[in-house]
Amino acid sequence: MPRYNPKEVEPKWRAAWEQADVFRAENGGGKPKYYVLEMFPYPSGRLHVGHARNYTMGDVVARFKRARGFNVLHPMGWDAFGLPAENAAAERGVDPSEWTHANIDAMRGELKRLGLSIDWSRELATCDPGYYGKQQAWFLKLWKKGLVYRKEGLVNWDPVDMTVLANEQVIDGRGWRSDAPVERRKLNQWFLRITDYADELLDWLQKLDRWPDKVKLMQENWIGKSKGLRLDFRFADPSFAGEAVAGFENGVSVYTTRPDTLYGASFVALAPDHPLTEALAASDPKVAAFVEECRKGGTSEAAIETAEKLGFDTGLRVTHPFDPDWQLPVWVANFILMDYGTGAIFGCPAHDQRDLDFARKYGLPVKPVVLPPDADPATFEVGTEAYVGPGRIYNSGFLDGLEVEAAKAAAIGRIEAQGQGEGATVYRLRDWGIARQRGWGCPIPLVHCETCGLVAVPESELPVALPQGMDFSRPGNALARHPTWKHTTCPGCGGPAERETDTLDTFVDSAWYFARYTDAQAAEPIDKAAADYWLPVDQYVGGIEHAVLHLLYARFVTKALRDEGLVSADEPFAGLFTQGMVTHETYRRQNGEWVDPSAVEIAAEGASRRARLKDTGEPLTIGDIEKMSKSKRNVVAPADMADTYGVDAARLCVLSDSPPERDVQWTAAGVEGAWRLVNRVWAEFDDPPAGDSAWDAQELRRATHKAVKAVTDAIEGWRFNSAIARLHEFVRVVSAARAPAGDAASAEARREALSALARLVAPFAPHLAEECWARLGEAGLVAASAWPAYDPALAQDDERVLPVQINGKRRGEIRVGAGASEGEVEKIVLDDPEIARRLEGLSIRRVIVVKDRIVNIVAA
RNA sequence: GCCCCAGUGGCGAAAUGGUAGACGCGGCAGACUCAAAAUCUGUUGGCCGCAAGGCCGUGUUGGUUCGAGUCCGACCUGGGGCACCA
Repeated sequence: MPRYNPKEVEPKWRAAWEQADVFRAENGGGKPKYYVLEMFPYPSGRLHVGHARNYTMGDVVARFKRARGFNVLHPMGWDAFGLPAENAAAERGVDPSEWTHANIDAMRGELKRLGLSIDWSRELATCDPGYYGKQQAWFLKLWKKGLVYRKEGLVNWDPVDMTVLANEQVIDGRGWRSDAPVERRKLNQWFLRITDYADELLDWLQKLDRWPDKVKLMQENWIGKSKGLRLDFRFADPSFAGEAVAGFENGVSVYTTRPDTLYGASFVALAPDHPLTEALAASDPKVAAFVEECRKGGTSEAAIETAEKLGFDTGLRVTHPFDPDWQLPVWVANFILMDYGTGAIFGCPAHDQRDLDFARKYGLPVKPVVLPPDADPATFEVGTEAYVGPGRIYNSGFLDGLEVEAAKAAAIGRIEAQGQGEGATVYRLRDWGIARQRGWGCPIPLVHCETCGLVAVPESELPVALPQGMDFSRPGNALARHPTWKHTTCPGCGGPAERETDTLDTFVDSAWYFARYTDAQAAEPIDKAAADYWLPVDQYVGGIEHAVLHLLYARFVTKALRDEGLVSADEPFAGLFTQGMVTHETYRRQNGEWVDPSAVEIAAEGASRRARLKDTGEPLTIGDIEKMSKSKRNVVAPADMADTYGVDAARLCVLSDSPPERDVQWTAAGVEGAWRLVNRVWAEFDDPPAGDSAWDAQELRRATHKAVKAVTDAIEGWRFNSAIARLHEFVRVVSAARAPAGDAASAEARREALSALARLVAPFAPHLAEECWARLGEAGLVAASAWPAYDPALAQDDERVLPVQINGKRRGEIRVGAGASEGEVEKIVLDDPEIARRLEGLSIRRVIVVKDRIVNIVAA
């Protein structure tokens, strides 16, 4: 029997799919639609097994849904702007566009080789003017609506990539790509008003019932809604306020979530970059010097953790809102953030740890006003730990005796009645900084004119395309230093003007591509009818690392575009699956250079393992297990596996063993098992030698229907590892039922089994399935065939083996018909001689029968 | 510090509160082979026992239940998110 030969079989079927155009999705038709999408890749040039796993998962679903009668959209494209192209240009002098497109060609070839059921007619690349020009078009709509604005402010500056980063792109104080400590810089920066949508982004999370709770929770925390009180502390000396702090006639506005603790107030504190601080600093060099000192502190995690609380008493005094005779000092403090709340707080040291640290350092009063349950008001004191738990308010005038929540409401009510503030909602979410000082990105389609100011480029002149011949040999923005590109005329007055040279964050590119797929050639950015047909994406697949980046931005952009009438969908992704990462050990030479796993030889030495370079035997350091990345060189290519065992074995391998959501440490061990499965399946179709054992046609039919049910359920539940396990079991049953018994029933049962097997295998190993299908003599392609149905009656046994427990310990088993009633089962159990023997000397208290499951006898 | 999630054989892992370890990898034994590889068959949680069988066993510990890997409490370990957010 010749073995299955994937090298011949696989290309043949890929050609057949292409010729039949089976994966093209129509924008309409009678079938229900199903849009399945995996996060599009950055075209690095090489596919790694992480990609293969991700795209195979989506493909299993796409093929399954197609077989279940859905009109499936499963497109692919390229997240093609970004720094690696600039780096390649800097290092090798290549054009970033050419470099990117060469990578796209290489990766497209690798993806096609995986046998993915993709509608390639909708392919797009974000770096093509045909795509980013449409992006500029909708960007201008948002600009005109006021959702885009420009503001000078402190921004996150990545000194290595030499660009601004959004808050979401700063991880532990470091750039998400460069890993360099981020600096704070004051720059003119572009923002999208994502905060306008904070409430909707939060509220709709509850409706995303097919999203992982974890991702929803992360977004909820990121949005960080808090409810409290905004309140004005009036100046105790209005004349002082009048001269030095014009514009602060109402005093100092603070935000608090603990208005119940107002009677515990000890000071008011301003952020170092608060406007009032700046006004004071202008006339008082001591304030200016203090502000300068605060600036020096880094923003890195370590710097913040070790940072000491620093404060400066401005000499200003404010009056307590509930007691005109009570004055509080106004400090400037380094731990107050300008971009949260109002940039100013009132400090209640007894019930806030930071305020307590500050108060202890500067000798400010600490007055407890929340009495913990069971504490004695006469003796309760706050030492070095603030009390933040529940309790009853005391030392607090009209709030005395109230519980915390009631006191909050009462305090807010009083402040509102006094006209000194109001209940307020504050978000942690900040507006999205979208401009990058990079040449390889989507140009912002605005023009700076001396007379007209900022002017939008007319839609008829879009796309504002990148120029040829940018110089990437030096660091910085290659677009800005292009000799001619930025010089233009003002669309408003016709005078000389300069183009904006910042480009858009690549997360803008990826925030709407799923909508563009619905009609990738549309003249409008989004064809409304096509988008309304397909959106939302029914099943989105991608890494958890985008929980608050891409997934939040895409939700926001969808809502913003909806409000512009471009789409009707409220949310982009109805279902989300976050697949696990594929990780691998890292290896380093003595000189620190990373080494590719394919060049490494591992030897076990006792309990430990040792790595050497295959060629020279040079000992290597085994590093951490990390996500596959080019920089660490711990990348394994699926092509290596596919070369030896074929694509189908590779596909099975990446889905076997581990559940899809879990991270996996890569080992090639599983591929042998996958390869065996491929051959075992094939052996059943390729004129198998007759078996010699007798088998029962009805048993085979049962096994078939059980397998169909089990595989169907497993795919629907995203338990691909279990689905493959069921395939293993089913193949074994089929192979034990080979001998054609001669009777029609057996022949039919075997044929039914093989027909089901080919179709059950198809989502996982599509080439193999086609070959089997053809060998069965079926017309057409499995890829275009219906999913096998099962008969629920046949998918279960008509006889059950029930374990019998005595006092919870398994003591025997009985055979009963399926669905046997409690009474019947009880009788059979008690008549069983073995059970009776076990029960000798015991009296039966209770017999619990769980239908078709188990019997438990409670006896003593 | 706060908030999540996870701990099951040598390994990857299964298991609507109902026979723990399906399936795969690896190991062991056997078949085929001059031999090896590949393939196939059997076996494989631990302890006791010739066997029949028994006892123990899902991070630790307590609880709920006829019955707990699964539910609840506390703890330990690992992973992730947030973090001077008032």
